[in-house]
Amino acid sequence: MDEPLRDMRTLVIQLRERIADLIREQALRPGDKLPTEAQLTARFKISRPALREALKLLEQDGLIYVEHGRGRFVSAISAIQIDRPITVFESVTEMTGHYGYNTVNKVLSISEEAPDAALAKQLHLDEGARVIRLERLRLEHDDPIMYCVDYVPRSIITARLYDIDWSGSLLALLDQYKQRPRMSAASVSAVMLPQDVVDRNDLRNFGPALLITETCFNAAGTPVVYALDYHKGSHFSFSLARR
Amino acid sequence: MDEPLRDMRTLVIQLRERIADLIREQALRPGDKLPTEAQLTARFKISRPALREALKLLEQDGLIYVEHGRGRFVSAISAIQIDRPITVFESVTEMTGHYGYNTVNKVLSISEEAPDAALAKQLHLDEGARVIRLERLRLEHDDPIMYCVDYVPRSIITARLYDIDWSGSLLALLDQYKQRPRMSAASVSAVMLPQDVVDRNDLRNFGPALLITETCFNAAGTPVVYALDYHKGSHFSFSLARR
DNA sequence: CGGATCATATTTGTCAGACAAGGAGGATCA
DNA sequence: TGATCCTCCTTGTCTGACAAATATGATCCG
Repeated sequence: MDEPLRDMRTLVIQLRERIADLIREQALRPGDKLPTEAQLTARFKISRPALREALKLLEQDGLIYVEHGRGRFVSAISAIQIDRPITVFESVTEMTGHYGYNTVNKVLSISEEAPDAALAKQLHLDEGARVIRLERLRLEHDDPIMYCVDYVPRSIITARLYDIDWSGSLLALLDQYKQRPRMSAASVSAVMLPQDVVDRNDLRNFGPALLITETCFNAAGTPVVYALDYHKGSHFSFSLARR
Repeated sequence: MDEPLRDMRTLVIQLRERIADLIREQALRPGDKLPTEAQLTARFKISRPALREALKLLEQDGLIYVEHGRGRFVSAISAIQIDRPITVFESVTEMTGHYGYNTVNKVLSISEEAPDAALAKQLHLDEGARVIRLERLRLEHDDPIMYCVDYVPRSIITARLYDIDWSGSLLALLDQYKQRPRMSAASVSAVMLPQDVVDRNDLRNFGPALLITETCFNAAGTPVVYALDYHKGSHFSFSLARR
């Protein structure tokens, strides 16, 4: 029924995909039993070790679970697919766009300064290194829905500060310098906006904010941005799967 | 140097942990080479298939990557390992304990009621099904740091409401009925406590709250709890990796 | 006939050994 | 000196086997 699979990716990766497809196609529901290892090896014409590696991956994904001596079963998480979880790294611009917002960036301030100790540690900066501090407001129909502060090591940006349009995507800018962030370590909390920010920008009605503090890393694992993003509580909620 | 590993969990799961430990202990940095499969099988006294399954898991985690013919290497993400990410499902009791809090539960109300349409949908309830509504406050040294509302399908709990000590762990209770939650679909936002809750419980100084709304599922994929957890903003912040 | 017990089959967990395929580095040869 | 080839190392895949947990049905006994 199914031809054996052969292309350039490793067998195991192909297998994982094929088995996930199988679950979808056959509309297997949580609790349903998967074919046994023997049946799957016969079906895909592959060896048991390769199959087991693929199944382990699906198990780690939470798509299936296993009971020794009984078999493998479709697990619950297959039913709770989150459309755009917060755990997927994306730029703020992409994120707001996904929420249906079409925001305009307003640069509040741009400056070069010496990092404090905590920041220098986050960005792995040497003694005497400097950072660019970018403070922005994101407006939806002139209504502020995000307040953002970004810190970028000065050494990354070779251009002069005032030759750059800072109202665009920071990710796109870093991409030009081959420093596109790929992943981040983030922490989430609920706060009120700092009082001075409220005063300076007339944000008395901003209300509670979801603060995401994250250190972003490029593909090589070097930190390239430290960001504080205050999301207006009434406008944002992030989804994720826990298991 | 290392004794072989034996306990009740499957070998592969133990192995994954041991190898992750190895990376930490030896302070391997992104790009560093891992021991070869041959060295690891010798070290841990396990077979190659078992080892490979474990390595595949770490690869999927993004902790390591592999190059055919060259070896396995530590990847960038290993640098941003989050100790206890929010994406790991655990009970509120476990979570607060991890934060160093030793909270006392105070039951505000317990009742049986008819779910509204949204709730019935979240819990996959049939027409006419009823739910238990549990409203609690978590106190740290008499200071409220969480306000929680849980909804559980009435059909799960066979005992009479007032025969149960609701101040304990809800997870432990559900476990007794073989309905232990294993995973959840959650959403995170920043809010103020509802006004009536503030008034009734004297919570004027609670400040902004991190609200986690989640539907919890048992191993079979059936929803068993719908929970609203308001975390006092000044006391909680959750970490996660994004990639 | 009913229920408990036991033997057997099924299914996953683990192991051993082998060969294929890709990559790296040194030896060889022009 | 430089290019080529060979060999070794490492990961990818396969085969076959046995152990351990579970399910099933037969058997035995009251």
